[in-house]
Amino acid sequence: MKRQRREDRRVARTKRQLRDALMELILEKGYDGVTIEDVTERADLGRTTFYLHYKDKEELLISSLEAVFDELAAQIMSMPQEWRLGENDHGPISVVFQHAAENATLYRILLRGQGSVALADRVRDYVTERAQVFFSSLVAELQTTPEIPPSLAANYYAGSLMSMLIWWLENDMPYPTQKIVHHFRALCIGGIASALGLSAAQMKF
Amino acid sequence: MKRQRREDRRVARTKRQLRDALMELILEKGYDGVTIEDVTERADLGRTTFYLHYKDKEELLISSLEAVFDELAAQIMSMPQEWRLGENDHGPISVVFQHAAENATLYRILLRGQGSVALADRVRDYVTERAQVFFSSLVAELQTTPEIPPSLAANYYAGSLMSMLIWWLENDMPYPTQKIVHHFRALCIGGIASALGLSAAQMKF
Amino acid sequence: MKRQRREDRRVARTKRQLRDALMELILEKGYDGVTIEDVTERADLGRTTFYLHYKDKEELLISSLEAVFDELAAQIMSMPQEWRLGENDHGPISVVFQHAAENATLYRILLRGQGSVALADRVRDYVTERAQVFFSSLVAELQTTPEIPPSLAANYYAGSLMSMLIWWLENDMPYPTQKIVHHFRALCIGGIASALGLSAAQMKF
Amino acid sequence: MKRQRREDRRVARTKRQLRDALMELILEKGYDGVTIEDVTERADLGRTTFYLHYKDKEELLISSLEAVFDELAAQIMSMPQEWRLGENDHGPISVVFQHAAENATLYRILLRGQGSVALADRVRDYVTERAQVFFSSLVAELQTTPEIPPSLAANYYAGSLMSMLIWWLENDMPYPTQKIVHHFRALCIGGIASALGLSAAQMKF
DNA sequence: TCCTAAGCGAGACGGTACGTCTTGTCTTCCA
DNA sequence: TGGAAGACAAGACGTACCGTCTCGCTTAGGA
Repeated sequence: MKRQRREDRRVARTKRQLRDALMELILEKGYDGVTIEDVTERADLGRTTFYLHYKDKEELLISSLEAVFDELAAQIMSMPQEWRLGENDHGPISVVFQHAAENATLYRILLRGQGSVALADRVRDYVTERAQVFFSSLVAELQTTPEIPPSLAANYYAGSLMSMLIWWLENDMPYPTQKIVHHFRALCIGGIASALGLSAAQMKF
Repeated sequence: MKRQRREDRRVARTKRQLRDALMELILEKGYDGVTIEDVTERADLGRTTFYLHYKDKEELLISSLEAVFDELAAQIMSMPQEWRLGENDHGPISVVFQHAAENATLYRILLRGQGSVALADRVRDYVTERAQVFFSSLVAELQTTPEIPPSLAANYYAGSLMSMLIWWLENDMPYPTQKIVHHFRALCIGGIASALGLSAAQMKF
Repeated sequence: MKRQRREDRRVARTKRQLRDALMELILEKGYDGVTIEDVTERADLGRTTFYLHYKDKEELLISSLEAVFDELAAQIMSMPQEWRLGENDHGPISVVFQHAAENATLYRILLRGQGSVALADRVRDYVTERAQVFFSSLVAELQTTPEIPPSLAANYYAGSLMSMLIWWLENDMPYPTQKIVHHFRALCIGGIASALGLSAAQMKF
Repeated sequence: MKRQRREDRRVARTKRQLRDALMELILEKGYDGVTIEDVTERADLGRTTFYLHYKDKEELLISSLEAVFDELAAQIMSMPQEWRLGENDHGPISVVFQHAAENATLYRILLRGQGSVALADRVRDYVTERAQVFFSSLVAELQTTPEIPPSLAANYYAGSLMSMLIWWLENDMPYPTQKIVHHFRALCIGGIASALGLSAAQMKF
């Protein structure tokens, strides 16, 4: 049993090496330019070993990103409830922009198509889904009559957020986090709120 | 000179065959799954001939898309000036959604990452640029004091437009063109106008 | 180490398959007409595998011939010292003609230019070198004063031997081995011996 | 008719350009390394033009060599009858060695396999044939009883001559023409004469 | 002087082989 | 059992020649 645990630890180490190598290499030459052999070589592992743990370069990428974003998700999940609504310096959006600023190169690659065939899409879908849950519950709770389905609003929201991030990162973050978050909210929240049938006072997000 | 023309025609025909074949095949198996040999075989040409005209699959793709979008650009360019401002059934945005509806499968591929490494980005950049020119001239003409640079507004606009298109197409166009255009404007125009310092009456776009 | 041995065996088998396939195919369509894919297909191997072991068709050819001629060299090397001098039924020349008769088709290809760019030359050079060593030691041992350098005599000897072989093979071996060897010696040995300054009694080769 | 002649002249000029270009290029990179496009480019002609006159690189080569060797043949044919027998400074063999010395680079390529697949063989066959006619007539005239067929003697003679030429050229002609011719005769004539049943006094060749 | 046929250039095209690269599978061994 | 090493098949890639073809220009002769 102990041995089992040791082996697990060893496997975990190998996987981490692979993930780290992939990340480094993506930053250096873009996802498509990275070869599986590149990865294993950088990770000081045999090429066969890769196939022992992952089916694809894609699969490794997913698993690698989960590692990065689990951190972000944990931050957001663990913050006090009252920070999560309205505009403030600790809200989820601020955290996201902050996280993006800290991992600028990675985000630049992910949000542009460089990541992988459908990586940016995957991120978009994830954000959309979270926003949709939020919007739906908001509508349900306040019993408004939205002009557009929450799924559309959520999709719009996700698209807006991502273009904003792209612009900010590709122009080398010309505003501080708080400022760009403020602009983002100014640009999209009014439209979304009124489309969802919310009054000005109810735009608490 | 005559000969030049004949050769041109022959080459043009060959290129068209290649472009058509590529498009068909992308729709069938997605860009990455298409082989150069697939293309030439479908086009009834020798594989070598491909390299006579294009360096890459990428290069052929670009050239193919130019053909498709030249048509769209021509439509927009040739429409009466008064249609280009304000909300109406013939405005540029309507034309774009209309064009997307007519080429739904193609757009789905382009806007998602399926197209190619950075194809959606290319489209985004183009739309952004056009919007930026428009916003800049608007600001200059009306002498407003925008809170955000036109480049940011343009980027936001392009991102919004594209997410809207994606949602519409991926949900099988649940609204008629006019309706979705109306929603799009409702969602984003207010925010952009106020960020650019325009009054409600000046939101003629 | 054991593993080394096993892998070696596998590789050796693959190489042998390739060599055999090449030989068969050369006999069928001549060296230049044989494609690498022909070889690998005949050998039931993937084309890539070829390049794992050989750089060229040329390189495979060389390696193949070494296999064939190592056998011949072994025969000559292992024969009793007294057979190696003078005219007799077991001498080196007899062995060579015998070997040629047994591998007639192969020799026909090698000695004519069909083999490869400079294959016959390679054989010639080898024979020349061996002869030169022999002639030089003969001259040194007997302290004769040759009229021509041993290198010339050796070259002449090699050329004579090879034309004799060609004639014999291309005329479908009209004489038995002993007879043609006798003729060969009759034609060239007198001239060489006197050119090297040897007396009739010293012509022991 | 006159026109015919002019066109012929033009064609002849084109052919000569092609032949010259081929020769130059063979000397530079060896026959196999020369491309048809190389030839036509060097000759300042279009690639198509090549195929107007020759089927192959091979065909052009043959035609080119005929041009070179026609000169040699003419020299030998036009010399006085008495020079053609016995050892003297003007005999056919001397002329051959002389010609080889004057075209050393070319000969080196031809005699080694560099020329083309079977070029050296072609030369050998030609020499063999000439020698065989000569030997046969000698035997008939003198009514000797040869131990070996004239065809074998001729083959042997041709092979000897060619190896001698190769050695001489590849060692940068260490002897003057007369000397090497003398050595050549010393090496092979005795053997041949006795094999053909000629007495010492009859060895007039 | 025109005109006309041949020589020729340009270059598109199909086809075949090449050598390289990457992927994924498999087998054998070692720690 | 995890991992290293590496042979192998499969298949796409981009390149290099080849030989064929079509088209149009040029030019020198004969009308």
